[in-house]
Amino acid sequence: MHDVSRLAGVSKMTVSRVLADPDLVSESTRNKVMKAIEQLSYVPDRVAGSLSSRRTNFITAILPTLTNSNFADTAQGLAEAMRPADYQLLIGYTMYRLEEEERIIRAMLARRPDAIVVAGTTHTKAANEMMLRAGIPIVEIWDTPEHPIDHAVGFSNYEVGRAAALHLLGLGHRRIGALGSRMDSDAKDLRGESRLAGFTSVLREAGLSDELVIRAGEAPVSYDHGAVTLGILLERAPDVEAVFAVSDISAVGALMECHRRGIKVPDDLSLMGFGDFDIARQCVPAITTIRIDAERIGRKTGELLLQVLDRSPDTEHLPASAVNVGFDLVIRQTTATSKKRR
Amino acid sequence: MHDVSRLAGVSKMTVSRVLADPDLVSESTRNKVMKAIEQLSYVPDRVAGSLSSRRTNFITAILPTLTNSNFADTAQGLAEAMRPADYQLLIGYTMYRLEEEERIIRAMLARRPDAIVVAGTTHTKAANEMMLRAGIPIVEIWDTPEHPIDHAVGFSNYEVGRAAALHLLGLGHRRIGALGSRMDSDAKDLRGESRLAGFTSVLREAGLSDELVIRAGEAPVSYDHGAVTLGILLERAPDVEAVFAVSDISAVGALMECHRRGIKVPDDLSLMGFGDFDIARQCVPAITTIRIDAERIGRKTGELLLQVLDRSPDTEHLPASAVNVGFDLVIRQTTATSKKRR
DNA sequence: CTGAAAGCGCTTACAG
DNA sequence: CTGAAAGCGCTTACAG
Repeated sequence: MHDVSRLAGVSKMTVSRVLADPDLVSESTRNKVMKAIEQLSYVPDRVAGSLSSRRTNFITAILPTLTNSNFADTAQGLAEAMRPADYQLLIGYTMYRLEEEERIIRAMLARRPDAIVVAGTTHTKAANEMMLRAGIPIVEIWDTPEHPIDHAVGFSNYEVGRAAALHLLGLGHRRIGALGSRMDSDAKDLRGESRLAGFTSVLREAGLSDELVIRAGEAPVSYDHGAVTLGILLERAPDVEAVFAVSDISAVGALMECHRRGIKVPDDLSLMGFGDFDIARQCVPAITTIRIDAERIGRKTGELLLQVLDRSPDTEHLPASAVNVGFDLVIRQTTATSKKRR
Repeated sequence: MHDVSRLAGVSKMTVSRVLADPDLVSESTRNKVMKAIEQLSYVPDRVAGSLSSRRTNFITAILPTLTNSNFADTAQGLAEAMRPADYQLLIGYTMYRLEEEERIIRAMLARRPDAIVVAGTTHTKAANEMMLRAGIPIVEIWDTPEHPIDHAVGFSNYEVGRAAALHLLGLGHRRIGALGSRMDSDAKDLRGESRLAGFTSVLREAGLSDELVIRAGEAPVSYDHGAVTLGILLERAPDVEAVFAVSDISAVGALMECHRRGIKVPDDLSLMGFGDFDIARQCVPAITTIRIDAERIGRKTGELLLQVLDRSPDTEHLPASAVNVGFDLVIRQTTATSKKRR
């Protein structure tokens, strides 16, 4: 910048202004400065800029994993929404571990992000305190927190589980199971567990047992998880009529296992998932699922942050908001009234 | 930090040392400082640290999209490898557009990353120059560059295409097609195109025409892309015997389309993909593919950078290196000698 | 419309 | 083992 100002014959302040707010500078000086910038192929140092302006234009996004297209969609939506305002995402992966989330939050705070976006509503005590004290906007996404730290953008995983159970119940099924992951491991899919909890609550209300709700395998779930847990379920209850998998990924794995075992879906077994992944729609038969718009969660979060972080003079401080983006039941070809009861 | 040093009764320099290199400080002062840090829940400001040390510990990773589990795996592998050394990834998505790549590089350079990792070996002229001049290690990944900017970690997409064609040819097929994406759009899958080029070269060498090599639909490919392009291919050549899709995602989509049309795979049609995505293995029938270890590309890149960026005194400057991680043909259930020639 | 001064919170490079 | 000084490259807040 020093070189640029010398070459253009102006002060460093003027160079800074040309970069930050060109209209404040007269056209002739602006041109001189721009030419010098071009000539030296000068790239301003935002590390220095961040330090002196106390604004990094970094947004920390903490997600369980990026190897899940739903979370990748959310990240992409968030990045897309924030890009026009020149924000850069700082992405961290927790691998579904709360201690890892805490570690990431601590490390990220040292980078002085302007806001933190975190998937989930359950955090360690220390993580909660750090976020509370950080003095920056916090957005919890992908669920509806009972006690939000600050803002929230998501949907109720519990209600998703209830909707799934009500759908299967409405088809007349009584022997109903579910496929989720272990909760006695360090890696926990807490939102998947909420869906199972909602699912189970409906079973109980209908006077059914929850003994066919399987929790096995470590988070994150996989195609293989669906295949294996379906096997466990079938061993426990060969007469099972309908199954809800906490993720479409598991549902697809379970469907492929049905193909391999010669189980006809939906004639012998109704099967549904969650997430509306591309593969669920393309599968043969296409999988009944609960759609959530993961990319929209990211975009909504971005739009919210753009408002909250706007520091134009006429903006008043915005109160913490909670956005519920909802979900939809998408009935396709893998759920039907069971043969047995037709 | 000022507060910490006052509370501990030492200079700021000592606080800095406790954080950076605790062994340089006597145990008693170290304890005093640590207690003060704890008490004030002080989090060091790495923005300031980066400015004064001229090292950000940021690594820029530029990928086509994260909504592709292969690239997500690479990102995760890279993040994993760099984490122990406390590096943070700055991820950018090009959406398969070179102009967007250029824009991202320019924006990222202002963040003063310690290195740049970029998928692909083709860049705009300006992007090339910026990377050349940046004065930091550059790693081009996911292909084998003819004229590398600096380091490279990848495999030959051209050879992948050749291996695919040789496999199908070896099964006795003569009417052979391929499914790729358009090259007349802003979004181009250049590595997919290299695979098609290698594939085509083998067809020509075998005296076969390349008229069944379909390029349709915008990058990135999708399940739907596979279904649609297979439809185009079948219209053009109902007697096609074998098909290579540039991605398993397309291959799965094509397989599902075969299911819908009652085309038996591999009896009526041999089908293979690329990438060894989970879904290719879990599909029924399981899809023949070419495996690349995407996560390993990330990890190898991380390990390379750790060496290159090591600034311990006894380390000499490392020359630019090119790592070829190779690939494997994985023969599963979707390729066989065609019925017609049995 | 332009500029001189101070300072953001650290680390580097020295000195003792 | 510890500290005082200078400086990293910008922006803020002022003055003219």
